[in-house]
Amino acid sequence: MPFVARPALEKVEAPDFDLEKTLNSGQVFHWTAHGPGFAGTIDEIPVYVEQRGAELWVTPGQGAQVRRHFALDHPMTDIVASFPDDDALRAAVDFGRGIRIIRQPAWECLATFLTSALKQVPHIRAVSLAIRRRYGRHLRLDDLELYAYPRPAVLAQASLDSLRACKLGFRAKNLLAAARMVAHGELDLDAIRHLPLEEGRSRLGRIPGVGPKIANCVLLFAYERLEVVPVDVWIHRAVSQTYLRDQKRRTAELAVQAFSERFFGPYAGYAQQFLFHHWRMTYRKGGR
DNA sequence: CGCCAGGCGAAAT
DNA sequence: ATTTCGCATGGC
Repeated sequence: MPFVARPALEKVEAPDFDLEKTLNSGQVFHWTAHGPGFAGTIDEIPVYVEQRGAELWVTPGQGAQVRRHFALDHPMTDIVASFPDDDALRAAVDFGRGIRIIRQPAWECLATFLTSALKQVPHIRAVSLAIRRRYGRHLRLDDLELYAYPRPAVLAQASLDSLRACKLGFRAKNLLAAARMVAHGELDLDAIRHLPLEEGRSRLGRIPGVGPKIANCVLLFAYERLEVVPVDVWIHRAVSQTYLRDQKRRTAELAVQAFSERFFGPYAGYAQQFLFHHWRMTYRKGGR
């Protein structure tokens, strides 16, 4: 068998970063393990990333993209130092050390979380990959076949039935409506980046299927509003059982959000991410 | 079989 | 102004 040389990879310094944890922390759902690394897309660029200690070795020419996408410039020491000092959060930060809140393309992030309602992470992943394969631009990277997330204009012309074939269930009509809003110029995703937080929340909330939780996911994972706390079932459990034990009744999601964004401070979104990952990995059924 | 999943929106209180 | 239910699908 002839020896086929792998193309050289480009080195990126990545101190205090953990690629595997970051990709499995419920932010992004399309990367797949490939050899010692992972293959995926950053917007419409196919990329291979492999971690060796405190370095990433990536597809040549994509070092700057990778560095930006995985937010390797986030000041993690300052972020952790800004948190309240308590056992639960310290344990979560220790458990999740190396996780970054990555900078996702806005449409891809919005569309993916639109399909996340009442689904488990592996299901979101399966749906995301099915949509990419069916509608996304085909990208080749050496021997790898990758697919970009389809642009709004493409999904806007999809039929409801073909979307449903991707196991979207009741979420299909919301994805279609959102794609049409963006494609028809009724929703300007670029404009939201520069809006005040509450205005951004309200704009996103006009999209059918986008309530407070999904709006907050998009604000945190795509618009880098690191002070925002999306409240899902795990964060609700973690925060209410850790910090709101004296409450007699179940605290409403919006109240948990308000408490968390005040209590955890300017990087509350990061605190949320550490708690989410720790609780999900610790308490999920059959958890590793 | 029953229960739950990185929720939302309409209906009922 | 809040609480309760239905919604598709799949894994345990």
